[in-house]
Amino acid sequence: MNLYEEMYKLVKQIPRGMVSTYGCVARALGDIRAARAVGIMLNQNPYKEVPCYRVVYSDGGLGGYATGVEKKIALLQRDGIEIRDGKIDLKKYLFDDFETTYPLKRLREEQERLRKRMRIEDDFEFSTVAGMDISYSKRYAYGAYVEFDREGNIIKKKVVKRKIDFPYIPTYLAYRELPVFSELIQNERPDVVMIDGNGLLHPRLFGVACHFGVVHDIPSIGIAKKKLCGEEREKSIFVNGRKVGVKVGKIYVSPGHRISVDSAVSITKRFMKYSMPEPVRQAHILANETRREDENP
DNA sequence: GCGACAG
DNA sequence: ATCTTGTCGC
Repeated sequence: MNLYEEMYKLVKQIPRGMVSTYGCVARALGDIRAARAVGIMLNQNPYKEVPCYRVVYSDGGLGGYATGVEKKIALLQRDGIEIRDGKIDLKKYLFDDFETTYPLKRLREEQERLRKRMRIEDDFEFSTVAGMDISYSKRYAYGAYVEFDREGNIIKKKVVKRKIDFPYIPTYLAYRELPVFSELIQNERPDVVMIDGNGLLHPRLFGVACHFGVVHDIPSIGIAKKKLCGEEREKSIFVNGRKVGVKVGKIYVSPGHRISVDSAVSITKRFMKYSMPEPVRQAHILANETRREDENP
C-alpha cells in the first residue's frame, strides 16, 4: 500500500474555495494519529494538481508551506478564502466530506488478522542470529542485514535500497519497513532475527517484529530504544495487563514470533554490547554507512 | 501548557 | 529516523 498516493487522492477532493485540516485528512486515512505524517507527505508532494495549500491547522491557523507561507496565503485568497489575523473561519470553509475507504483502518484489521497466527512460545533452534535495521534519506530506505553465529562472529552481511512509499506513523511502522526486511530475508534462513522496533510491545500486540516473524514464519525479537506504550513495573512492561516485554538496560525487548518473553530477553542479553545487542547495532551501522556512501559517492 | 506515540 | 561540530570525560 502506497499511503502517499492514498493521501494525494484525498487532498485532490478538497474543492476550490474550501479547506480541510491535517487531522481531517488523517481521519479520512483512517487514524487521527497520522496527522503529522499528513504534513510530512504534503511537504514532499510532487504533483502540482494536489492542492496542498488547502490543508491547514484545526484551529484555522495556516500551517506551513514548502515554498513559503506567503505563497499559501496568495493561493487561498485566489480561491476566494478570507484570512483574518492569519486564520481561516473553518465554520465557513471546512471541507470534511471525503470519499474514502479508510486505508489505515484496513491495515489495522490486517494486523488483527495476522496476529492470530502469532505464537509467543519457544519454537526455534539457536545457532545463528541476524540483526536488521534501516536508514533513511529523503526518498530512499537503506536496509542492512548482519548475521552472527552463536560465538558472536559475523558470518554474513547484505544491504538493499528501496524507494519509500509509506511514512512513519506510530503503530504502523511495519508498513513502512516490512518491504525492506522482506527483501533482506530472501535466500537467508537465520534461526532468529532481531528487528529494530517492538514486537508484542504494541497497542494491538503486533509490532513490526511480530509482523515480520509471522509473514516469514521466522522466530523474531523486537529491540526498541523507546517505549511505544504500556506500563513499566520493575523492568517488565504490561499492555492490557499482559506482560509483553522487558526493559534491558536502556532498551525494550519484546518477542516477535515463535519465542517467549523470557527467551527473547536471554538471547538479547547474550549478544548485548554497548547497550545494544550486536546484531542490531551492526545492522544499524551498516545501514547508515550504506546511505552515506550512496548520498556522497 | 502539558503529555507524548517504535522508526 | 534525519538535521548537525566540536568537545568534555570515562
